[in-house]
Amino acid sequence: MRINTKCSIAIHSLILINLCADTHKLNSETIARSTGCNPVIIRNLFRQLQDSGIIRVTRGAGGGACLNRPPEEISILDIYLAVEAEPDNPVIGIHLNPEPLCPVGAYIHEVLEEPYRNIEAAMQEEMKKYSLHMLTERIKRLNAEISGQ
Amino acid sequence: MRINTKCSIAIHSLILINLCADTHKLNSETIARSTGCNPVIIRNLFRQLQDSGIIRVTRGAGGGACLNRPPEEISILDIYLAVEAEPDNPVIGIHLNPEPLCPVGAYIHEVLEEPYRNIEAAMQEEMKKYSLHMLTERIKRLNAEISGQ
DNA sequence: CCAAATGTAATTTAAAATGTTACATTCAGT
DNA sequence: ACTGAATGTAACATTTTAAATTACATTTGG
Repeated sequence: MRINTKCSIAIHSLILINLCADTHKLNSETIARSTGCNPVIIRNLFRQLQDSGIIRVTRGAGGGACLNRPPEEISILDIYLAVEAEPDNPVIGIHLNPEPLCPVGAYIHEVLEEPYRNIEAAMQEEMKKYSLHMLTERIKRLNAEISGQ
Repeated sequence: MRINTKCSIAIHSLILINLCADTHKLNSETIARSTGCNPVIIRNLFRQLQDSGIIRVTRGAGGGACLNRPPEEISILDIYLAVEAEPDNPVIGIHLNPEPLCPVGAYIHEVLEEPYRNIEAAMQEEMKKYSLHMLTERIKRLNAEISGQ
């Protein structure tokens, strides 16, 4: 596994928040139970998602998270960038200590820079195609199928 | 960092092997020095690259690795698959223990499966575009520029 | 004021990547 | 056949990263 599970946990959380958008806010405790991870992890996600303008979080009694813009305008890429992006955190790692006196070692970083950048860009381009709205609708449909039988 | 450095180390090794293709084989000791990592790591890479038909490795005195097919026919994708591919090792991880009684938790894996597959495919499609030949030529050019001045 | 919630620092735990050691095996050259 | 140079690989150690946990300060609705 290469990209850690934070992105998937964030998507899961946002679908939950979106499903409950009309009725109530969701707190970190509830989301932690549904995702199977720790409330503190969720609260850290909250902060990152809020910093990126995806959700609004309110503290205190009755507080929690709700969407800050329409689910049609939140893509997997938005979520990925909110949650994974530290400045310059490439998908493919490069070994740190190549021998600078070797003709390959001296330039390997420079040579890999462009291909790796394009590979990452291709991935991100595909991530744009999926919105929170689409994912939420699929969840609704799957649940309807089961209960309809 | 998400995809570990093995892929970059493998590319580095293969450029070295390609540069020396006419004169001699390269052993794990030499490559380890150039890449700045351990000979055992390189020998494990050798095995994976050999299993994928990218190199041939010979044991014993004077042994080492050489290319098994033309560098034009070895892409970053070939190298990536040789080195990273364990059966079903997706780029993006999914959290393991969502609550199965929750309408989202029950279907989150199913819903993410297609987007994640397509994201991975987009990445691999881009990886196909870069051959070992191209990368080696770039290394040669960068070295020529410096010594030409 | 109280209870319920987030914010966040500090620590611990667990998992994964990487490095190291050791030794068996292979093979070219003599 | 012997020797030395190389890979193959298992076992273990170390380092790094992710994730969970604990603790407590802060905020806020009622």
